[in-house]
Amino acid sequence: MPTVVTRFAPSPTGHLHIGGARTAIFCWLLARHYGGRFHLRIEDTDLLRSRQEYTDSILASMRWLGLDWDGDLTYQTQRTALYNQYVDKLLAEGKAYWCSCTPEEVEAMREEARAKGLKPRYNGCCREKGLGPAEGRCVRLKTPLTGKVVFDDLVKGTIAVDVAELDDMVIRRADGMPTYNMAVVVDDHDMGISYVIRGDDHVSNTPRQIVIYEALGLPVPRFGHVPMILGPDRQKLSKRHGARAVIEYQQDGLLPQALLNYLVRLGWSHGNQELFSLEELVSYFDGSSLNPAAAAFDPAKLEWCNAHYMRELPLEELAALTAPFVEAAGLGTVESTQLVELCRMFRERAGNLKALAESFRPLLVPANQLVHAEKDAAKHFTEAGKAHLRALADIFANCADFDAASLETALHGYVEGNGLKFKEVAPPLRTALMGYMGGAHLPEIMAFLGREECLARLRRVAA
RNA sequence: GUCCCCAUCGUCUAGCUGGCCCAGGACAACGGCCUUUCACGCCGUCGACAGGGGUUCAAAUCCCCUUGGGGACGCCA
Repeated sequence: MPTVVTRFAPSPTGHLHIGGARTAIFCWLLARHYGGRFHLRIEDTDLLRSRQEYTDSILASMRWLGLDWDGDLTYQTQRTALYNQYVDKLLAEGKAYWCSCTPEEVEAMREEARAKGLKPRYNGCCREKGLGPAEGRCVRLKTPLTGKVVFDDLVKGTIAVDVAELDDMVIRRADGMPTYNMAVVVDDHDMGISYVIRGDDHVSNTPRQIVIYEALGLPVPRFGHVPMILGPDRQKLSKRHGARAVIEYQQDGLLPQALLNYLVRLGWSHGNQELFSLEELVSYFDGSSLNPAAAAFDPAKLEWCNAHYMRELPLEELAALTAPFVEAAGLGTVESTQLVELCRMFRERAGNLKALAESFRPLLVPANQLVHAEKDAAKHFTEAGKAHLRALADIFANCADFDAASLETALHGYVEGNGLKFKEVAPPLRTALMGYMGGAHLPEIMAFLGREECLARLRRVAA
């Protein structure tokens, strides 16, 4: 079997979005599964919109996701000479021709076709004129007049298009730059790409590219078009759906393995399995089982997936990852053993690192800055509740040891010694300590706060 | 408008060559258990083969039509 070579070819006109990320993941997995190569090519021929900062951002997101590429980066803008060799070859062989029509004239042709209810296209008026570089502006391909282009798509199966649907496309612009379809064909061939996996929106480009491959006499690679990702409302993903770029999820405190796992499952499956290690993905992903239908993005499931990975992570690692978010939340720098302890207490209660860091807040601000949730305070800071807090404050003040186990014993001693139910005491205590009816195990919270801070919180409410 | 693609629970999906599916799993929702709240975990409930025709002894699975979605029709990528 020949080596499997895939590529991801983003345009540096924006950050890496989840749709592109998923395509990149598929390409990467396919190459890794077969022990082949995965290349990265920057399609920056759109000089107006391409920006170096976006290339940097895309690369950063790729690295964050753990998608390493083989060989050097390829920039299309550095390969103009190569593309022109191929264009010249087509010209020399009479498979392409110079066209003198202006963009305005071509637009008029399209308008005319549209008015007749036909497909808007170039009418081929320069095809047989035999113009030379002096008279011509751009170069067009002589698309065959009859026949069908048929290819077996990796995800959609057989796709057939009549060449009559294609017009004579421009392969070299008036400014000398190759057009997208031309550059892609030359690059994919030159880089030895065997599998072209890309977004659904390219299916209609594929017959055009195949026509170029054939004019050039080059072998046609295998194509696979993965459907786009829709928003939760099944509409095209857009700004109002919230985060769309990988970098935004990173900033929200998602774990790369969670985003990767979630994205892979969107449009690909391996039986009923939901969670995969990277090793499993590499061994299972062989390019089959790809869903031809578009999938809607579900933030809730992503969060579930992330929560799972947060629970699996070694605590020290989780703490290290959470630290920047703690700082960003304005909670300062927390000493590492403390941070580990906080993560241990709270990690099952947060769906992402940002939320996890935020959940530490009640324990990291001084007693007098703790905000009590109005609803919980009104409900639990009753006269009886305050009486319990006063009594508990006295008990805790005299506790020999202030560790979780001793505090638990002391707390239960108070409850049982007075013939109370735990449910009468816990809510006011919890609200006094945390500010709301949530958080971790009560004795652990108190042990973390320490005697002084703990008493301050109880007395502040009791007073 | 023309061409191409798609169609199983609210969402992601299993279902590959038709019978084991009056359709399974996961997320969400809801209920319960556990419990010192919240959460985790566990158990359960709700919930889908878009519609219509065929083919067949038998169709979610094959074919056709309809409907509904999406994409593409650039000297953008």
